[in-house]
Amino acid sequence: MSRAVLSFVAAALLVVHDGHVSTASTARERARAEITREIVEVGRAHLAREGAAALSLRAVARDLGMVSSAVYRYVPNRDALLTLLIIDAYNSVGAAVEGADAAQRRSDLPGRFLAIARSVRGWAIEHPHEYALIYGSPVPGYAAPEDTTGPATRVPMVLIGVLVDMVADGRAPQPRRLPRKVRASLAPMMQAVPDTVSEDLMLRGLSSWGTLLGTISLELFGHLHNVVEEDPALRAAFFDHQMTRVAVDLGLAPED
Amino acid sequence: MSRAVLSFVAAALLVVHDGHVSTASTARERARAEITREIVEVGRAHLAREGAAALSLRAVARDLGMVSSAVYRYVPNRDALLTLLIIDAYNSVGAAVEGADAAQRRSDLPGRFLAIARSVRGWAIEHPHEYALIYGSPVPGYAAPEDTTGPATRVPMVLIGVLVDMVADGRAPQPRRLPRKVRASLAPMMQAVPDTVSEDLMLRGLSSWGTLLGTISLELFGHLHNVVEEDPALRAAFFDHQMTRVAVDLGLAPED
DNA sequence: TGTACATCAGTGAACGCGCGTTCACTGATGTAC
DNA sequence: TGTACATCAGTGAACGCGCGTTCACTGATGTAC
Repeated sequence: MSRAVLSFVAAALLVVHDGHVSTASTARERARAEITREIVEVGRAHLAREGAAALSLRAVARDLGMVSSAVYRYVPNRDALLTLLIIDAYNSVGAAVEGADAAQRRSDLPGRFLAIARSVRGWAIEHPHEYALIYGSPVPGYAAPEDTTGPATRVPMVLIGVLVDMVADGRAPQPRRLPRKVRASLAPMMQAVPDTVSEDLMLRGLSSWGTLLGTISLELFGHLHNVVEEDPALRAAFFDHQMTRVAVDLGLAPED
Repeated sequence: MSRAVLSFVAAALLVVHDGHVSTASTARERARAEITREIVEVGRAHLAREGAAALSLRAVARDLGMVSSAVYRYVPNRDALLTLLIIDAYNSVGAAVEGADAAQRRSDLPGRFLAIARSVRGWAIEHPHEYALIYGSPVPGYAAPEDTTGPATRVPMVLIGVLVDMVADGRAPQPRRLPRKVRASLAPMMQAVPDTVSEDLMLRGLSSWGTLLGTISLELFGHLHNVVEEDPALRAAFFDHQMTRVAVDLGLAPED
């Protein structure tokens, strides 16, 4: 992706997130911000209805009553819009998860983990195409720019917060000895994490993250068909049970 | 999908799997079978190179030196070709996993689990688009017909085989008591499984299946970027370690 | 406050692309007698 | 073994579609003096 496009994304983010630009703005600038926001919103609706593959600038323009070339005043090309929507999706699930975690008592570690897991699943069920966009197959021919990495880490950061608090409370399990290569493999992650968190605990955390996404993906992508009853209440019971087990395996809750 | 298309799929499967039709065949029938197989092969190559979204009957026809309308003599439409390729992918990973499992000593349960896990991951890395096709986001506007369910169960069946042998060897963990709703949710699965396997063990198995696919998806879909070192040997060490832990949690191997 | 110029949003036409699918056809292969 | 007819594979043209992107343009909004 070109530098021009990247700097567009950076600028557009201000608009999309804050809903307004901070500097005193002329009528023209306010109109521009407003329409940029409308484009992202219509794009999100299309994404939600038909998935990323069907997203087209022409269709977005039609919905806004503009001629197709007019959107190019706001968005340099299709990929840039996709980038905005990816960031938007990460922020959407990130905000949901942060909220769910914050609503729990800080010391209730298994409760926090379960709330986080449920909130990822709930968001995924409500926004299946957005879930697929960020946690499913990559869109072919599209390479996510670095702008997406910040928002992408919001959910994992909440999970790491639980691990950090577990250590702080002295409730972390005794770290296991690890093979040299395994330790080496974690180098990038360990840089981004408080060093109270051990490599072993990080591995456990990554495993639970994988189980969380794997279980949701199995459900959303149809692999629980003929496996787990379709009834929503039973699906929820199944998921809760699995995640409760994960919390136990993580050491957040005692074996019952 | 119409009945005509479904019966086509059933017929084509004979051709694709066996490489020949069993009944004595005329030259014309042999030519037909041969070209059908070529179409699937070219389709697979396109899928491997550019993913499902880019798969087009016209491009396949071009590669075979045919005019685009000619492929309609062999394949009723694009979705039918996609169905064949999905079945093909399930059979490909299924065969790989069955082979990996069969190469282990029957009684080495953790060794078998690790071999299975590695073989899914190895296949996924070799065939990323095919992995995405079957375990990633569903193709929008495409509904998998029932023909795919048989091949889709090959890998899970191998995993279940390990659980069955664990029970037969008397090495299964004491089943936990489960909430009524959780037990009810498993009804479809329990019908398809020998009743020596308890519901609790089934839940553990599903969890490890989720962790396996989740961990592979995290890696393949780019979510280990800046988390786990990119070096293939380190990635492999990371994966092996995580799967070894899963085997322990499953009760296949003693806590070390 | 008024004028002259610069900036920008939005228009409409166009380019070039590739797709799925249909259809009337030609010519080769297979079958029945 | 030979002929008459039926079946089928493959052709080539066409329909209708939607897409991303560019470009010269008009007219409205903003700015400098």
